[in-house]
Amino acid sequence: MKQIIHDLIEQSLAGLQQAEQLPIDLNTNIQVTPSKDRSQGDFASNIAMKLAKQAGKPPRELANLIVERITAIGAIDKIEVAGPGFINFYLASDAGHSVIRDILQQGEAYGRSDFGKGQKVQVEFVSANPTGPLHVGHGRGAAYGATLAAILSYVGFDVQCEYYVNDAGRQMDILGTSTWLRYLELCGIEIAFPSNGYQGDYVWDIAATLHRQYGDRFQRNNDQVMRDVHADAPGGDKEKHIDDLIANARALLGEADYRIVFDEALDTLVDVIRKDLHAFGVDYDNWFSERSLGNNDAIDNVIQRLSDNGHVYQKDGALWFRSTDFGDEKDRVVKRDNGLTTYFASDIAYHVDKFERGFEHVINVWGADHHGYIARVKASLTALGYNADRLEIQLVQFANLFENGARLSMSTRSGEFVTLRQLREDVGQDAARFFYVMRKSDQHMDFDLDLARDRSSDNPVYYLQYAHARICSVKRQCEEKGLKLSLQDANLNRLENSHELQLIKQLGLYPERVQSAALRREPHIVVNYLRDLANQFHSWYNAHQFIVDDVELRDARAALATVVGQVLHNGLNLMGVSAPDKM
RNA sequence: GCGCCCGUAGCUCAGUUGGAUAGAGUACCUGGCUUCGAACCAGGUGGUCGGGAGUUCGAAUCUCUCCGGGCGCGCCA
Repeated sequence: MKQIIHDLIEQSLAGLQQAEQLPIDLNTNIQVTPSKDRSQGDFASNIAMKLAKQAGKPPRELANLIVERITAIGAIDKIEVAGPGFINFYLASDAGHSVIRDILQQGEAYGRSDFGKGQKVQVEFVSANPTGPLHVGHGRGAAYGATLAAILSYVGFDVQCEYYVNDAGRQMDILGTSTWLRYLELCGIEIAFPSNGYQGDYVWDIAATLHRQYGDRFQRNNDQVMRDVHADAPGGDKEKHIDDLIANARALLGEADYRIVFDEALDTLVDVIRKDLHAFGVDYDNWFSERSLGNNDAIDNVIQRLSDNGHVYQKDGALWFRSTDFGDEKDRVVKRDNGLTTYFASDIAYHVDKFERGFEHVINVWGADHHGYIARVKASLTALGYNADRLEIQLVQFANLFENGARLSMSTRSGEFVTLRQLREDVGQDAARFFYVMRKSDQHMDFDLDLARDRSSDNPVYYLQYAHARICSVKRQCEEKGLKLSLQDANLNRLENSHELQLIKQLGLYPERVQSAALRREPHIVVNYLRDLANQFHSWYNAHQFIVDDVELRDARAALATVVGQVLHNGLNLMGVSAPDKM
């Protein structure tokens, strides 16, 4: 409908330009928006005010000229010029009937489109270091990424979801060494656990598995482990302390055995994360290993390419990428003076790999604390001759957790955090998924755990699910009473009260809202839409009876209720939230 | 200090990319179940859109400036 009005205005403007010689730019974006208030029609356009200056006429006068040239069609009842120059369109009462029939016919497919034209898009999200189970801070990225991917896919993009597994680097060494130290404790070796080690209970579990499988094979004594190790904090340097422990672990175990311990920790945690996400309704098409980049020389290759193009230089024994040439605030090291490549170097190789895999567009969902990282990654891609606009970073703000009125820390290192699994078990899958995508992702979010646990029935998700369950209930009642509903050929002219007309209009907006959510990468647009829809349904439900003796009216209302339920179902499904028949 | 994000009702947040009288939820007050599910509905109280200046027919939205909060600024990942 919106598009039809848009086209009508376009034609009118073209006619005006020719007939009246008005100097108007026909490329001006013609906005048609649904009116908030019925007294302002169903749809409105501000085009006359936008073009008033160009046309050299007062907005209202121009609006009248535009209206005069709009060809009358049946779906539009009347057109008015109002306020400073708005053009308000009043739809005929049967204008929305086709929407109901469309939804009845298309069912789950209503709202889908080929807008994306099959363009290959990758969405990478969560990608938390596998150094512990996911905590509630990761949940937002998971829910956002999965919902965004679902929406993009829904509107016709060819979407791949990817998790980048940081299975190389110092954090993983700290985890591996933490595991080994716990293992030694299980062997009866008394060793002070490093303050900078991973202290969560899950490290014990992994150590126990190792001990079961390998017995005392990795056992070394305290003197060996602590040889030439800097003192720990307080008083010493906790970073040097742990680095020395890692070095000793490597030397004492040998590379092969060290790798066994390391991989046991890594594999276990990746598996834990994968299962946590799956249970959260989030599944990936690909798990990409950072280590694999090093194994097949991808990192050396990109450094070589940068070097060939003259974008690197030697300084203080390290190799630097001149990212300042491409808008970054300082140059970045790609190879350290000890000969090892940096995480950034891996990341360049990783992003090159993404592009080379044929994705026309790549979306990275990052925690907001990584924003300082964007410039250098884009700089590297530009330097290598890629169009960096193909890489899009969506930053997701942290969720602050509150419990007993106090803010909780989310430290994987200390082991003090609420896991995503616990949250799901506390508040339920639907409430958790919904809560995370309710708010705009670049907005800070306060998450009150007490509220979520004790009063989960207040979660707005139940408002939507309740509307769906009510609709199902009405249809069940009809069945039980032996009333046969005839939906397809219901006489929709019987839908004439204001609740019904408003609902029909709202239903017609769904495809456009989903598309808008996809384009703007804002899943919460769908949430808000569904809340409005549910609200309008509940109002209608309370104001009118559905199961009435008048068969024609009953069928018409049943048809409308059915399609409302269908759209609720379709929308909730995008967010990984169920649409229950009863609750 | 420099950079990015943010500031809207007591609280948690929307606001269709510059539109008409700034909206929901929650909290508080009033009313609605003998009738399709009250996890709901109808109504009410509640605002200097952080402050100020500017841009124009028109600003919560754009620009500048100040105030306040978050996050970055490593040869860590």
